[in-house]
Amino acid sequence: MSATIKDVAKLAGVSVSTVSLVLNNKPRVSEKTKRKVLRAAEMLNYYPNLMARSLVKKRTNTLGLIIPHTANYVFSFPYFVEIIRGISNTVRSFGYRLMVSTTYAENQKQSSYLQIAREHLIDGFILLDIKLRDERIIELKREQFPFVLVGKDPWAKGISYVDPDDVGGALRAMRHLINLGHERIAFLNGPLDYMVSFDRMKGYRIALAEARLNYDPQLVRHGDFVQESGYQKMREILNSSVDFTAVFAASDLMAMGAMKAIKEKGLRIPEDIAVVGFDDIPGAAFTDPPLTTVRQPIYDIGALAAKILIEILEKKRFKEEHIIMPTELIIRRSCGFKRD
Amino acid sequence: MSATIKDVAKLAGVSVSTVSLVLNNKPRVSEKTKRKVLRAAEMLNYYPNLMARSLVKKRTNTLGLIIPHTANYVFSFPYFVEIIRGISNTVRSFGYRLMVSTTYAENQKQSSYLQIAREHLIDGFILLDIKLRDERIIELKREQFPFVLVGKDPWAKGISYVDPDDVGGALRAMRHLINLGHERIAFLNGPLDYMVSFDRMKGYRIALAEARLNYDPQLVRHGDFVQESGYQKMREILNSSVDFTAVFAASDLMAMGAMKAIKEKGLRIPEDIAVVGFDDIPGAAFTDPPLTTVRQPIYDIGALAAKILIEILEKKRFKEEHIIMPTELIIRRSCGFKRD
DNA sequence: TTGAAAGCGATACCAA
DNA sequence: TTGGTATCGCTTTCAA
Repeated sequence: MSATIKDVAKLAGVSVSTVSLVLNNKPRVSEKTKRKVLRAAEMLNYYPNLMARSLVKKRTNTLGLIIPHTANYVFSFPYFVEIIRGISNTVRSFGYRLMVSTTYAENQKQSSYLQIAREHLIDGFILLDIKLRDERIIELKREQFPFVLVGKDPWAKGISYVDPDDVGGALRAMRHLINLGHERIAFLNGPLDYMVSFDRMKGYRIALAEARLNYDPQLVRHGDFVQESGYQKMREILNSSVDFTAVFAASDLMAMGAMKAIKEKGLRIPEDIAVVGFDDIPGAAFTDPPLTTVRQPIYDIGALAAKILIEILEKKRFKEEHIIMPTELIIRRSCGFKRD
Repeated sequence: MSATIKDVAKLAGVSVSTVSLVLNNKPRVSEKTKRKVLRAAEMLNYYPNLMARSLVKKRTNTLGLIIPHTANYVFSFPYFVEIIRGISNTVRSFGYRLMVSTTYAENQKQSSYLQIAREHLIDGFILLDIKLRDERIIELKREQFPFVLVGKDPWAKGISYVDPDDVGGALRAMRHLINLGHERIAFLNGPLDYMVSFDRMKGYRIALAEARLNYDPQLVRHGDFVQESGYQKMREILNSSVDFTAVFAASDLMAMGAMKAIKEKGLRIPEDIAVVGFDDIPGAAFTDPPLTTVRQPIYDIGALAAKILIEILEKKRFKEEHIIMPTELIIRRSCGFKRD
């Protein structure tokens, strides 16, 4: 078995308390004994048992990431992986660890994430894929367990979150289309129970209003962010008699689905229909034609969320933080040039 | 603070040992005291502190997932998410938890995954994205820390792994192309330091041999699995003077990149060049034309790897297990029909 | 500056 | 069938 603090103490010829002091970089230890201890630890290949440490400290230095496995769209999101990367790198750079957990526990009465919290395995949660009146937010608040959101909840006071500028992103995409001369722009939005969808709708409508264009409900549909729904909803619009010359999709994946439907109708992109997406996932540059889209700083969003949570846990931050990260329009070829 | 086992004991009017017996479903406890204890636990909203439990049990019931953040391709892989899903669902159904960890620790001397192992935070590892002579395998073996691979390592004896049938998958893809009448088939393979690449190459060559076709090194290139490399390598072949009528890409993402390059040359898919991919990621059905590809049971691979590791840890399994999961050819439209 | 001892919250052995 | 107690490996007073 691996060495314990006692072994180190014995080898160094000091007490365990001293070893603990040294290993935790506390002051008031003489240079000489410090060296002795360090050398002993080194020789024995000693690593503290974090279970034992957490038991007394009542903190595990571990964050939990809750991924809702119901929302299968999250898992199709290439950007989900990018967020994990941002989170996990940050977490580690602060000396923390990351535990992932899904919302449901099949064959178990308890939601597994709550279980993990109650069993003292983690210090705080990062929530992804936030819905309107998200049950996780309600439950964690009730249990008074610390957490931050990637995504926003307008009703949640006292809760910190990091989110892309959805309104601004949608606005930018729409202005681009409008500047290109489009006046009838279909909108493939996300599900109605996501705040994201409201924000992107807001951007859509502001842009229309700015340009004194009418809002036509026949032009908007709600999908679930993945290709298939983009495809279906686009077909619906295509098969109805409404006319339009452009589509704004609330995700790149839906934009891809829409492109497929458009092509199947024998229409050309961008000549007949222009398309804009949202996210700028890696595949966006490889659609045919390459997709013009709104880029969100996904990695940074994850990283920042993790940082904020850690600062809250370490009591370096007391007020809630609501951070809106900037988005950027990436112009490729799916919108073409100005219409006459 | 939350209730401890002592609180429960006090409220139920029994000893802590009895509470422990009840809560762990040990026999030899009278129904009556069992009920008392359960009710007390319920009332106090008691959940055992897993830190304390792990300390005495010397097991954490937590598995670690090592994701190499150097290999940025992993993160672009939509399938990576699917694997996590398989792993995390399985892990939970066995009452385990999942901790994710990356290979490198910037600003830290230690690889963070080793750190986690040494600090007794997890019981075993699942490794993804296995390279030839993968350093993680070497290190974990040296530390005698339990782990399983998603992917194979031909030299690693005593190590269990789960992997798709790469040889067979490649073979199936190639036979399809050959049956369609193709004789000059380009191969966009993965990096040379991956066993996967060797296996897919093996499938490629077996298929050629079967059909008595020549192996032409000018037709093969090694990319890194993501779109950009498929695009670049396809261009290289296109710009060289070699002729070919089909491409087999070792990943769907590379196939997408290749399609872009082919279209840019003004060639049609599948009329001029047929394309087959590997993976069957969600986006494969939405390329233009929809991609014919080899499907791997990604979710199941993750699930099985987790299950095997848990069985090893629980000493229900002693021999190493080498499982090759079947692949399946999904025919869409990127290969067209038989050539004359 | 160092050491002894209590305690974190559980399990498990041994008695009763 | 139940209870007392040592123990897991560490941190943290408190004394020396």
